[in-house]
Amino acid sequence: MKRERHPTLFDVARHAGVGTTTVSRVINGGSRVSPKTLEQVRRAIDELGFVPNLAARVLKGEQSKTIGLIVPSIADSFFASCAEAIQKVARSFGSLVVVTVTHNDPALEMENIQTLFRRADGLLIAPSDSNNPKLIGRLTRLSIPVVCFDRPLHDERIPAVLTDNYHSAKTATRHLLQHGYKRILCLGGEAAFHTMEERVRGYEAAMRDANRPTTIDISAHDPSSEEIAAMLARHLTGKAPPRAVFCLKNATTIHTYDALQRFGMHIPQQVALVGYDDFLLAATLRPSITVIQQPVEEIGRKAAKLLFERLAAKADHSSLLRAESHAKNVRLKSRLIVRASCGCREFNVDGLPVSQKLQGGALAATTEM
Amino acid sequence: MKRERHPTLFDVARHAGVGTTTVSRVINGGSRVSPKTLEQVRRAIDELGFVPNLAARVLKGEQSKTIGLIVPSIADSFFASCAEAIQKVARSFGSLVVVTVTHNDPALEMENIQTLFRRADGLLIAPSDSNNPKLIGRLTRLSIPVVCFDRPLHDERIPAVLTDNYHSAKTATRHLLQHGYKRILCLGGEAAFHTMEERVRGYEAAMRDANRPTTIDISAHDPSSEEIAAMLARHLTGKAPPRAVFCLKNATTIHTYDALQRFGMHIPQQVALVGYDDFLLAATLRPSITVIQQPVEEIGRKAAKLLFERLAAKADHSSLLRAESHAKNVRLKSRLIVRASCGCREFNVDGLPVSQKLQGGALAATTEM
DNA sequence: CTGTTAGCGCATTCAT
DNA sequence: ATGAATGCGCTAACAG
Repeated sequence: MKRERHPTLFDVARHAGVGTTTVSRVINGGSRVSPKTLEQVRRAIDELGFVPNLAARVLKGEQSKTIGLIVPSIADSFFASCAEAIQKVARSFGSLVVVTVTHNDPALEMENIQTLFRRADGLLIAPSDSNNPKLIGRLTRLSIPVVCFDRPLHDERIPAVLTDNYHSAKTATRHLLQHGYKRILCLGGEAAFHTMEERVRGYEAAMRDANRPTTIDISAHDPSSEEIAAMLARHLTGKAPPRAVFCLKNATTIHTYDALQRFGMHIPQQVALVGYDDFLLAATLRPSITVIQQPVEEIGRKAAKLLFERLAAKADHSSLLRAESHAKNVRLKSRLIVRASCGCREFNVDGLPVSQKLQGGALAATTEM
Repeated sequence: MKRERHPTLFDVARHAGVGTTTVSRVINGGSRVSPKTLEQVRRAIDELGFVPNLAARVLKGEQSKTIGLIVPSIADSFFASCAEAIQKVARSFGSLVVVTVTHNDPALEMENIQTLFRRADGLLIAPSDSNNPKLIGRLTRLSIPVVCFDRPLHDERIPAVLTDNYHSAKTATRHLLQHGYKRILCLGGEAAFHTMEERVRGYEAAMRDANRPTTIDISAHDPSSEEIAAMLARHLTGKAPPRAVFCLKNATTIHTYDALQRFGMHIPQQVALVGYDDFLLAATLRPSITVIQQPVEEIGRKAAKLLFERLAAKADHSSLLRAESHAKNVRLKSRLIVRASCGCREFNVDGLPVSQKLQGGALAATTEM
């Protein structure tokens, strides 16, 4: 941890016996430099272990080679996977990713934007509220490009990468209807999120098409395990108990599975279940859980690529205006992963039968320890 | 996306009718400035919406208010949770976190270090290889503080925040032994990682203490679901099949559960199971899975705090040397979460009975859809 | 092709 | 208590 002074452009120039401009040209591609001096300078750079000082570059108006990522949480597997994909794209463009967390708190979110917009070349954000005018105002007024993902911002100027929440929720619901279930409960939380609204709309549309009454139970916040259990208990003991449950998000699905199991209700014989968002053990649980699977990595990748596209367009002053008007949202397709909880017969992801006996020998003895 | 020029210190100075030095003093705490001018300058800052240019500050030798985080993967729930905790601490110190990913590839790791060491005030890293001399050399020669977490670096000069892998693996194994199981299989992957070595040592120690022979099956890489199934099948059909399995990591535990289920083996009646690392559905699976639970957030928090401590010490030139010698590793305690897969009776986390009947009404009819 | 020079925005002596 | 001047390392005019 010594206070070693890093070699500067000037040091390299002196060492190579040239001017600073030449060195600058070399580290920026080396065009308009004679092969001979190019070689000289390169050697000098190597020998001194010179690394350009980014702060000086940024001060000169260059890019910081950093993009900001603003998400509700990193610990959430969905956003973590997005982040990983984003990081990968950024790396391929020579950029770093700084991550900040909002917990869906608009104040924190605004603070993050404030911190980031002077330090990053662009922003990737999953906005807490698609309609918040303050947020929209701030984001549109930013001098760096912004791309939303997972959740849109209701403003023409800001592009977003989304999945087809409406259609896939409709597909999921229709699948349950095709099983013959008439009363299907739609369960979830965080009602205000755009994604949730869309999914509910999809559910409603499917039910309407089938002439079935809807039952929707969504709390404002993200319901805890206990809350889900209570909600379920209320519905199951009512006069028209649901024959199937469509869960609007990952955690809800898990809590529902958990509660039904505790209630001693058989899935899918007594209550069928379809969830939104795939999860690690969805195929391992018994019964395995049928879910809508979003292309998580693809969301992050697309969003990041879009951002770097706009960044390039910005550098290219001419195409800037064109990029501006291109603020179309990208919609990615989700898939229904049919497993057993919906009532389809049990099978593995690989198509193997569930009970796969050991070959070549008896099972381990259970009598002796 | 207009090319609006941000107001500078000079703009504020002119607007407030003072010199740049005064403004600088104000934004840096405002000491040695008369209350009157302080107020004036503050108003000018507000009116112009002045935000200090970080690049200029960094160029002046100030801190970049950024720390680098180098992890094998962000998508991994363990590191994601660490990252979240780290981010939180960093925020409390006014710093941002830039995240890079190594996939345990030493080359990528070195590249990340190279990119980060000029842009960050300090580094938090989960090193891919605790013994890699090249890595150690680079890291000790760095001019910024470095703190390892989850995995140590075998060098006195670099502190690490770790958990007690050895002891908790020993505890887990002993728990299985106390159930009376004699043949306990130790299953896992990524044998070269320090964490794995420690856990194996713990397993071995417990078995040795009990005078039981050890059976260890660990592949060099992270075994896939199929590989785990094959490994298990081999052992279960052997002449001395294991009565219990101790899984060295999260994914292995899940794959083992999955395979045993497919084999039609009852847990824990035929084969008991204890895993390392808790996971979201460990309590929800049937049987619920007994695991060693690491204090994930605490690891991240402690590591980040340690880093900022060293950062502060560095600023404080005097205490620098003292901090250097303090490079002691921090060891955090893990806990054995007893659930059902080990053979202890089934119960919930909250102590509720497993089968919790619905109150106030009959169960939903199953005859009618 | 190559070198000289002038800032980018800020913190910091050193005066006053 | 305050301000003028200097330089952090780099890029880009603008000469040669």
